[in-house]
Amino acid sequence: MGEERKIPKPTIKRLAVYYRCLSEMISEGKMYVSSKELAKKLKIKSSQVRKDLSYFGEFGKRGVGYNVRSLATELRKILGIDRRWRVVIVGAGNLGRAIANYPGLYRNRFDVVAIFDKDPSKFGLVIGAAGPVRPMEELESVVKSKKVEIGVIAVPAQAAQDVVEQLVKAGVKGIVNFAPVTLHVPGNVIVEDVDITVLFKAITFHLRKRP
Amino acid sequence: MGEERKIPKPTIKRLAVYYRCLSEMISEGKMYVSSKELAKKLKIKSSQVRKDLSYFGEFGKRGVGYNVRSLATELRKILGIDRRWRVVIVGAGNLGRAIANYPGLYRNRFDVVAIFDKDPSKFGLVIGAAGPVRPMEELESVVKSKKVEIGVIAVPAQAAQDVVEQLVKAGVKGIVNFAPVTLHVPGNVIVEDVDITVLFKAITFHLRKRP
DNA sequence: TAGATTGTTAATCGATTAACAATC
DNA sequence: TAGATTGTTAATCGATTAACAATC
Repeated sequence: MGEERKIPKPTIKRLAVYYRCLSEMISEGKMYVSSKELAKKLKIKSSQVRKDLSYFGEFGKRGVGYNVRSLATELRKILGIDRRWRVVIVGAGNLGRAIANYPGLYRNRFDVVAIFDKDPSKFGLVIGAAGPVRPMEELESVVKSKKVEIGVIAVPAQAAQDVVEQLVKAGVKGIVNFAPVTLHVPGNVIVEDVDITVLFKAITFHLRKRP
Repeated sequence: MGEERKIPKPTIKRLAVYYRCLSEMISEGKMYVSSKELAKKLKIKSSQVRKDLSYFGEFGKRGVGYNVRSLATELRKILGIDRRWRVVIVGAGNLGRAIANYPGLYRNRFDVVAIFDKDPSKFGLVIGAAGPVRPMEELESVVKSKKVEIGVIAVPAQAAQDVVEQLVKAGVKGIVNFAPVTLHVPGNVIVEDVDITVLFKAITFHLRKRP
């Protein structure tokens, strides 16, 4: 058995945030950055930055900091975005179309290669690079032929579990779920949930009962 | 000083998820639910459910479970959604418009009362109940006159900090941030961040280097 | 060299879970 | 009553932070 140090889950998302920050710095022409600087920008502790990176190797120079470009390159490898990934979106409502058109995805190496809906009145409508809205019947064949790895759920809650099963059957291994339900998937499939209304409630929890 | 038990941050989001689950059960006509049932549905431990609720009171009946409707009522109070909240959206691109039209917000007691953009070609375009896209110049007066408590940032990263400052100046106390930047706000303002590309990278982190 | 900053250890802090007496 | 399930305590587990020797 390979001894594998366990990575805290929050670390993974912070690595993605470090990467975002480094990308900015690259475009500003910055050459080196210290854990202290990075931490300040992200409102965390510098020891947190160093610890997060230490799970994966030694990337800095003592007394100097981190080379911005080479740390960005390392983070791309760690996060798996040293190559492009193919994505399909299920649900061509407002949210599905917004995600299909979100420029941040392409820039961060995610290619939305198709979008699906069950509503025939939407079929054929072209959604940016994702192409025409396709019927659900084509999901499996498109996922397989285009070697799609990631699916996005942008359908109403009651349709979500059914869609997930179709995605999993077609061979998708990662799912970004915008539907307000807890999905059931096989153990080898990774799910990230975003429930927009939950975010709002986390805010009102703190704002409630103020003057 | 009032002795106040500290609430774990993850607890707050789980409460919102319990509420979501209970809402479903209400519409299914279910009268009682146990922590075990709720836990199973959400893929967590039943002791987690009970502990989360215990921070706020005793809501169950031993041997029986929780009354679905009354627990939902309690959670509404805890989460602050025993009344409606007013929201403005800044940025009338694909994402801003999708959020303005998201039916889950209205259903969960959030009213999107206005939407803003800096692009004059969008002014006047009507976005559902949010009404016409308005110029940024109107932000402060609308927030004040409509007593808006929550702002949504749906603008590009480089514009986000500036927008935040306008929202805070106008009196907004909670912000849902979709822009890929870390915002700087006064201590009394609550921010919830969602970076969509970070979610995708959390997935590729796990999928990287598989066959 | 002197100053700065890393990588890592150990301590602390925070969150989850098991276990069980209380009680419906 | 017997069976079920709560509310809570204490133990465990996981994540963050301070501190500092190593070293650029």
